[in-house]
Amino acid sequence: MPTVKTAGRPTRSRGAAPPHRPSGQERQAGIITAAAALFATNGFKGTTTKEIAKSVGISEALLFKHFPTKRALYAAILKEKVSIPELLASVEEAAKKRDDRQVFTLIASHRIRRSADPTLLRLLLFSALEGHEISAMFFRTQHRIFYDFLAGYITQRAKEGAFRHVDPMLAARAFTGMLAHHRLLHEIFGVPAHRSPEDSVAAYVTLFLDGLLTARAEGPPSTARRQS
Amino acid sequence: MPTVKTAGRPTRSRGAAPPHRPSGQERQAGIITAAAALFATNGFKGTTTKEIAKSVGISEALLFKHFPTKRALYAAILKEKVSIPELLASVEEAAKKRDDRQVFTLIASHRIRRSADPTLLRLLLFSALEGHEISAMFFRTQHRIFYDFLAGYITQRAKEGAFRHVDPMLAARAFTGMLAHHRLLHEIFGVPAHRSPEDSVAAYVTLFLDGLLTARAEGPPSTARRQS
DNA sequence: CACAGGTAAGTAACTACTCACTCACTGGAT
DNA sequence: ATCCAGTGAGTGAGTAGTTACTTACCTGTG
Repeated sequence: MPTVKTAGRPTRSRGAAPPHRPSGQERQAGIITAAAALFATNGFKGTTTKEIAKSVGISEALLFKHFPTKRALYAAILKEKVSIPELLASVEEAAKKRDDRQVFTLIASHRIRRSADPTLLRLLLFSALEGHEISAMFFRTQHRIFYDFLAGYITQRAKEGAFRHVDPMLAARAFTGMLAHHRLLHEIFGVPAHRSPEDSVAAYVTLFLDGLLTARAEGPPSTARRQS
Repeated sequence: MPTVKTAGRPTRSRGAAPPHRPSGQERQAGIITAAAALFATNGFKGTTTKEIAKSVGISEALLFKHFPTKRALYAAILKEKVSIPELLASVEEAAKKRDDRQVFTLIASHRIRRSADPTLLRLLLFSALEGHEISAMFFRTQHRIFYDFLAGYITQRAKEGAFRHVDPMLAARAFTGMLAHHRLLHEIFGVPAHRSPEDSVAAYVTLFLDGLLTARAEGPPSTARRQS
């Protein structure tokens, strides 16, 4: 019953530049990039495969040649995005030197500024809210390392008498909580920043660290920026 | 062309208890309650009007008699849920007495324990992520009052010499940030709590307040619980 | 020619929302 | 007491559009 179909790409008009047909891997990377942006702004259910295909500049059919389902694509994105970065190495170095300010500054700086990819937070929140298993796993494994390290450091420094005694895990979460809330306010709720990221980092570190130190340096009183 | 339709409620069999047909207002309240729970767990796009109707126990048609669109229902929910409670009054009383610990404890307690409705956080996050105007407005108006009050108090106490000098707005956000993060971890990411809510409140208050006080009470060193 | 890369045109299921209709109950006029 | 128009609460059966995913096909290049 169906009449003759004329599908496939249209015959390219002569003289046009060769369009560099990308390899499968390049395509996949392109799809992931484009899809991540869409998922981050609209969520999983709020993003259609049609939109993704259009945003990449391909047909939906090709999309499904690369990823068997929409969910598989989503999982691939989360897997790629989620990685505890080179942060821990440099922090551990500062920790060995007992450079408290540096330890906290590195962490704060990483959380506030370097979180390079602004879509990650949204992506993560969406996936957590929408109940994808991956995000829970992410928080339990990847993030736990982070908290545990900080909690361990605080415990150690308290033993050494440099920090006063507090619940270390709670303090670790409190510190990262401050920073997470900072990003949440700005990136999700659109509250305007009233100071530069560097200033914010320094202020958070001073606020928290000076509250923790037993011997408190009564330096310049107001808004803090000891050294860069 | 359509044949005879037999619609309407089925004739009740004799002897059954009178089913108390609710008034319009009661119905609306029922719809809002049921829909709020669904929106909170699945998000706006993840919730269908069919589900809502089924959950209330009515037909979709009746749903649309009460709320012209799905979005209107959602807006009604947010409008109803969002209200800055009696918190500020009691906090202001404590503030007048300069009872620092009480001020921070009231706030922390409200944020961690009393946030009565566990769906509100999810609802709010969803609406923020999905970009509904209401949530941005909520944070800019309702929450601003909150931050401003706390920032004002910190400023005042710093002037009086009781608190050390910090950026007050940043400190206010840092404190609420710790608490927000706490709820986020438990309610959204499912991280298990390692102490009771009361203990958490006391610990957060001690952690933060003792970091802020100029004259620091070197009381019992470890996990804090000064008084109930 | 083989084949990876690509597509137009489906399809079945679902979505928000509508339509045309039926009840059960009210408060007079008879 | 009984009729009866009016009304608010309620519904089954749509509809037009969208969604994730499939099928059957095409084509330039090593």
